[in-house]
Amino acid sequence: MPQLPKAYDPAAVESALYEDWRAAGLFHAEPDDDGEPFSIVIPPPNVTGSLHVGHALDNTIQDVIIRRARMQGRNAVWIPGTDHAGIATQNVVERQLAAEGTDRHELGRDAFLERVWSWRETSGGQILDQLEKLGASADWDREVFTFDAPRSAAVREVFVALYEQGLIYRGERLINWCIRCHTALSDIEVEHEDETGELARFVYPLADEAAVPAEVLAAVGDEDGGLVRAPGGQLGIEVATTRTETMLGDTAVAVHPADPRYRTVVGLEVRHPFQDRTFTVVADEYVDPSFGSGAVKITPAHDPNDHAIAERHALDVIDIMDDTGRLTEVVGERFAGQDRLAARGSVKDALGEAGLLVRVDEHEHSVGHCSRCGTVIEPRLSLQWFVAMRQLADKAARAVRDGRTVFVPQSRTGPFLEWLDDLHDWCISRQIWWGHRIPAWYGPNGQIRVSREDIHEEGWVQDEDVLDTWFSSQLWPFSVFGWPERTPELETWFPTSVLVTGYDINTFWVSRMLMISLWFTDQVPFHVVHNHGLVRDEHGKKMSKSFGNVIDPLDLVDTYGADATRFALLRSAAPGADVPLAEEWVEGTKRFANKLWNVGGFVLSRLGETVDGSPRQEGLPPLADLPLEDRWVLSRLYAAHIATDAAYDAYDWATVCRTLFHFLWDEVADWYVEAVKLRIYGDDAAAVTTARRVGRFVFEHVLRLLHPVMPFVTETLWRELTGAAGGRDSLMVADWPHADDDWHDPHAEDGFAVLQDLVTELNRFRSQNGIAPSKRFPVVVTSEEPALLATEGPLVSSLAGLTELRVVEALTDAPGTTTVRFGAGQAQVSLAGLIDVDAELARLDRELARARDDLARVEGKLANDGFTSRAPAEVVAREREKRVEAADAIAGLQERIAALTALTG
RNA sequence: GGGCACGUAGCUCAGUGGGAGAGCGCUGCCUUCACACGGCAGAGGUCAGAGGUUCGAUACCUCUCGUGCCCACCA
Repeated sequence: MPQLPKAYDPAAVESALYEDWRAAGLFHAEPDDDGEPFSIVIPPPNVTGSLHVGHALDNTIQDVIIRRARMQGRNAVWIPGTDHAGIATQNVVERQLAAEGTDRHELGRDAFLERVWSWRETSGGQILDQLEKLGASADWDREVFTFDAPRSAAVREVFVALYEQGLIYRGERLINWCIRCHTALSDIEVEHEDETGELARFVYPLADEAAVPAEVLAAVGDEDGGLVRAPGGQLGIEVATTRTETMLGDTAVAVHPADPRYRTVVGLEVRHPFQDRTFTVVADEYVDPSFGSGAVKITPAHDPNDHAIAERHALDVIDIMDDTGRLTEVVGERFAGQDRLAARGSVKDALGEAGLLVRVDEHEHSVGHCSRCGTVIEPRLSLQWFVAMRQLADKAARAVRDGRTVFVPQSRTGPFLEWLDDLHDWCISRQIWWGHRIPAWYGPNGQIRVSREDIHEEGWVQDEDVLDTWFSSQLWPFSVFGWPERTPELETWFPTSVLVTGYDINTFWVSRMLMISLWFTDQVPFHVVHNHGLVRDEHGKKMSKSFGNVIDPLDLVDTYGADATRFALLRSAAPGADVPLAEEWVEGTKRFANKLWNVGGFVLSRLGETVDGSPRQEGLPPLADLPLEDRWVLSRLYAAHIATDAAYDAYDWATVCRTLFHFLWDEVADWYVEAVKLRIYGDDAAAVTTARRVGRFVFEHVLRLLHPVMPFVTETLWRELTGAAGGRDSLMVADWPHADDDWHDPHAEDGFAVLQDLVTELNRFRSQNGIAPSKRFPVVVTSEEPALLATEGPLVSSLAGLTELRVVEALTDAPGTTTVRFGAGQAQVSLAGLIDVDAELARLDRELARARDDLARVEGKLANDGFTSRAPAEVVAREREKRVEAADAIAGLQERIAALTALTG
């Protein structure tokens, strides 16, 4: 008799199976393979990355989808690859250089890039190896990189084409500057956080107090007066700021034109306290008169709003800091050279000394941080390259509104469209070295040429900057297939079928892929965007190193196996929700793998064809010939199949897992396996054969349905059961199963439910009376289903551990017996030597109380005229039935209590 | 400031206009011939709170409270 080890040991099978699949070429697809094309491109992980649970979830989902598509006979390909991740990667290598006591400038650009490439060769991309441990069935022969030659060619083409179309331009604008990364950032690379800071209120003194009209002077100090006296006595206008140091670059104070307090002040000159200059009070609609003093200091070089005001009023623009965030000499000797955050304090102190500081308040405001390094971002005026987004965004929005690309869950659509609607131009130039160099050359006389070919002419130099890393990522869905070449891969697999990603990069990446793909190919890049949730800890908290709640998926794979890890992630991945995960939950799913393993062990040893050497028979015997439990399990399989298939189609992984878990454990293992033992251990050869065929069939069907989620354990069992050697006979490429409508059999389900109910009630009776499971006893029943119970008596006896189940028309009121009620009747048990009567009496009392509650509830309902007259007839009828049942139950219980009481005397 | 989710058993979550569910945890019994990574039973919830619609609300509507997230150039 074939035997499996008692416990499933993932480590013993996973890597060998994976290598077997790979060696057989099962991960690889060609454009001219059979089947309808189906494609997924991986969201390319950064080469700096190592696998975290978010990747594990994202790639497990992709693997599930691609494995099922493959089984469904599609020409399915999953393209793997990595992202060069400009700033992130440069930072990693710069840190190494710093540890070596050098930096990139000392090394020089070419040597630095060489260094990054060599780092990438050796330790970049380990994340893809880690994906293999999870079972990822990506087509490794097709691995691509955002910075390899074909992808770089695509980048060059897109940049030049957009420039020629006037959608890429160079201009001086306010951008986000990271003083640590020394580069410009796009708006979405800035993360805003609410922080409590100091709001300093201070006074700009009037340059010429004599120029102030008398009535204004008279109002000073009044609540409605515009001008104030500073603590030091100077007359001036009060302003407020959280970035006090920016006052060193102020070139105006603005008030609202309709603000009566300042009507006469507009046009007056104020004096800069620390610099030898004055500037004007201007009127601008932007100012909110109800906020603070109603006057705003204007720093055109370091605030977007201020910059806009400056343009309207032709104000001077003074850039006060250098690339590293230190104040330059333009601010004056006193503050030059200070870091901008240090200057914040020293400027405040200086204002106090000058008697101009009115007061300092605590103030909640939001501060932008670099998404790469966390440094506080400084808005700066800077000459950069931009993409004009409006036309691209409109085209993308139209595609989404038309449903050419749909979001799953659908609730992500709204926020996405809103975001597209107010999109600003995209700053794409970065002042770093690692990335696609901007294909612009500057001539000796200031000319600019943007070119598909490098320019080597005398006097022409290429722009030093590189492109935002997302500029190349946005091309991914078509660049991976070789665009702009019209390759067979591109023709076959583009647009891709589905993009799987967390919703957190919808703006960074998904939006840009949609826009650029539609612009250049006139096609959406993917038909579906499946947004899964973000993996969090078991209390829904973000995983982070500082909380110490990070789970390493590779540890999980080592400890519990890839299947358990995958299942644990997926079972929590309900549509639209974040994904909580705790290590002990993975232990739970390992138990499920083990359960599956042991059911497999049973099927193999008791139901396998090799048990008696008879030839394997495919398919099922005629349904009409099958006993009740077989028809029941097939009907349940049908339901499980329909629910599972629908959930797969809906990207509802939690439901896929829940359905299969429940069917396999609660129905197949707990009931069907137990039920089938009656035949297996009996001596009816024909019944044994039938049981084997049906049992195997059902189990193999489950293996197929479960394979995309738990590829390793299902494949291992499949090979054991079918004798398949692997390769092309693998479960991985077996047909996706089909559920036959004929299996659906409500009659069998109802019938088996009667048996389940009776068995459960007898078990409860047993448990509550402390009757050992090994103790067998006879039972007499009366039931609405006498024929069913007569036929299935042996099955019930087998399941409930009875010596005999005898069906009678009516129970005789025999002394020394008790009655166990079940849904379809009553079972009578002789008590002699079986139970503790007092315990049974106590149990009956509890049951009686419950039955009385039931009756009261139903009667209350039926006493309600509204209910009886307005509720649907069948609902009322059901309640009437319940009333009868409850009354019967009470009567029955009372009789039994009386009988037992009489017995004890 | 705007928007969107969510609040069901100790924990994490399903669910439905008419009898409160699962997994884990907890309690009792059981080493029964697939499985102790197991089996059989059990305890535990005024389905956040208040109002409304309805014959009937955990479910639909409104509000309140709480939690989470996204967006936002609020000096």
